[in-house]
Amino acid sequence: MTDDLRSAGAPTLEDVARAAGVSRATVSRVINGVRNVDPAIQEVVRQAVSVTGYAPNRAARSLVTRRADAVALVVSGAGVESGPGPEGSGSRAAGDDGSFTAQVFADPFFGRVVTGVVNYLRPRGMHPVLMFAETSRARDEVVAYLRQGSADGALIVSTHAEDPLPGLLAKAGLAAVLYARPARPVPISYVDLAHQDGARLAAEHLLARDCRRIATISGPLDVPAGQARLAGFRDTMARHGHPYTPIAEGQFTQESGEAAMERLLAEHPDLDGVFAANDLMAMGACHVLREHGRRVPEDVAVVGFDDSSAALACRPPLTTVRQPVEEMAAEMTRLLLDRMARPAAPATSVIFEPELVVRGSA
Amino acid sequence: MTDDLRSAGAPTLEDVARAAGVSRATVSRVINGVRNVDPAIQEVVRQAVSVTGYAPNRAARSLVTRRADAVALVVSGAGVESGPGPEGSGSRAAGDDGSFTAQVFADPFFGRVVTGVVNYLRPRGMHPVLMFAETSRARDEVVAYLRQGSADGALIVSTHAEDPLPGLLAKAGLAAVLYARPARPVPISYVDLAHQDGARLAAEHLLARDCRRIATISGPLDVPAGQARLAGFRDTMARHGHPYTPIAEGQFTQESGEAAMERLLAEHPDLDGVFAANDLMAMGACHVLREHGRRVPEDVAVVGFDDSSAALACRPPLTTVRQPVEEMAAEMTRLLLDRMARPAAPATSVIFEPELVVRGSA
DNA sequence: GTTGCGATGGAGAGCGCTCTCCGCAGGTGC
DNA sequence: GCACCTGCGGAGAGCGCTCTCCATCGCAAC
Repeated sequence: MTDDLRSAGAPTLEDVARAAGVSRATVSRVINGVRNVDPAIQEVVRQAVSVTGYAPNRAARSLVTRRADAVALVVSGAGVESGPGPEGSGSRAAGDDGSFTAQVFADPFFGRVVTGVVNYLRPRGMHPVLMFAETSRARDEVVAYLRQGSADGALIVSTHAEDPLPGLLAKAGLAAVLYARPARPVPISYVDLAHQDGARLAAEHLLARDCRRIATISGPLDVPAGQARLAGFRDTMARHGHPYTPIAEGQFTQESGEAAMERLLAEHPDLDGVFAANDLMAMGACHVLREHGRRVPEDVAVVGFDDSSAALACRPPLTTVRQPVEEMAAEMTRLLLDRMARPAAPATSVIFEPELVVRGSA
Repeated sequence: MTDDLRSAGAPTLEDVARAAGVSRATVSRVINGVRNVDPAIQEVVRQAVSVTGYAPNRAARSLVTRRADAVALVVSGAGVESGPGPEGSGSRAAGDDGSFTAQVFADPFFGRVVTGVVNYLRPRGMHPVLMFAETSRARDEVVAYLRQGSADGALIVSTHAEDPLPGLLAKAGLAAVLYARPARPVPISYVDLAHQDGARLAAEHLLARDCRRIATISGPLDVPAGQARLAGFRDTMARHGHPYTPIAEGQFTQESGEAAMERLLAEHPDLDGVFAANDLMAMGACHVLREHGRRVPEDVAVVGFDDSSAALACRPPLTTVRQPVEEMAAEMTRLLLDRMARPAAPATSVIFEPELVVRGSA
């Protein structure tokens, strides 16, 4: 059995075939489990594989199958090619100082996306390639990466509206799926949350607690999620006889939530309920409220959004609207693999329903 | 110029060569910038590239260059092949429920590692492939992935001591670099922090504030970082005439920090200073202290470790010992690329010095 | 005028794999 | 008993690229 294994480099199919006394094709068939191969020969081949310590060369396989068996997970940032015009071609000069990536990962949201993606991919023997696309050049790199065949498709998580990347991908005919509906319609599948319903749950909960002077800290209003959460909140309030509710715009960061809470408190010192469009801002709001001598939830009830790790880290733990990020990310991945299998299929969308999670803050 | 571009599929070198009226080899030379090619011809080739929209096929290139131009970023988990014996071969049956990945990303630490890695890799046209290795099978997959040539090397971040992955990698002769010194010596380069020095800074700061009854919430004591931070703290306290300091062991999570603080407070209600071995636990400690009517820092001063995002999210913001995770991750990546370039070079280690960051909590 | 040499472009051999053909058995139908 | 299928293994043609040769050319040196 101790045959003449090729001394140099890793063993190839050829080496295994020689060791097993069969042809390359047969070894390949056994490894890929295609067609019927005599069980006895299968066993011999498997022996030879383990004796030689064979590992199939991925590049060679990719070359002929034309699949990389990899997907890109792209965190896509600001698309501010400012100014009007259908297709601003000016490339923003952005520093390579990593401030974008640093900011991005401070948000527990992305960790959850990664978790969902990885959990779906792993059982299928695939792994995500992490990429960032916050500049025009970086976007081109993502497109090039896919066109080179380094990955078979892309999962896009945009941090800003008007992100040009989905459009670029669609135009290039590359497989992609988005997390969250794009600001402008693009023929690409996406998953999203029923943000309005979530905001409704939050508003109804505060009203049910007999809060009467309710304000909201919205997300950035140029982002669909920010808009929808605000709209859902306002509609519900209006439907319950509160046509006017104070609003302070935040940026989905704890800091912006603190600032927004300060503003609200200055103008409406008597408020007794706050809906923050995400947990980070809700946490900031709690801090500010406490600093101003307000007890949460006794004096002011606070509801967040997302049910991120921040909700549990906060004291009191946040009552919040759960966004099932992990499941959504997994579904997004499923949609992508689907599309890779049938490139001609039309784009679809899957909308998830949020749930209210009641904890200490409201 | 509008030549007969191949209709089917992506353009190949051949197509570009035909469009430019030169040979494949020349196009390849222009693209890879090797040897002298007449500037005029270079220009013609470049034109042809952009006309045809050519993107070099990565698999084909990898096949001949024998490089993937990719690295794996592996989050490696528990290696509890329990029981004695030099090489436990029993594979843990672990659920594929994603609880590991979910847990991992709850810690802001990993986001910072990713940031550092990506920032180093990006300017070099590379991207990390995210992998998890918390089970025996998953570890084998990582090894297989590298042996297949899907990635040229691995960056390993272990969450537990006694992680078998570094050993496996070393045995297979694969390029790898670790974040943090392994529990057992392994011939692999790593970056690490001078944990003892960091703990010393924390202790000295508390002592300088005239804290007299100082306790510590340690990290898990089976992890080198947990041990070293505790040792550094104790040594410093002893050197300043405090041979005995109360200790409660935590697990680097906020929850464990809360529990540890409860225990300390029950046994030592009069303590006036706490050193927690990371920020998450320090944050938990702050919560518990406040719930017990202690003001931070007036009644009890709290010092954390890491200077993670939790330090700023906390109220008051945490005085902490800064671990430059992003720089360390970047350095780890640099070491890996180094090693990939010169596989025969001996393993090295780079130790970073921590810094005290004074904020509100102490 | 011949030789030598550096500079430059082309030809062609693979890299390791998959997959379509084909051939050769051995069984089946009439 | 002959044609016919079916099952199974082998041969060999690439996939698209890089890179080592080799051919060619211009020019300086003898």
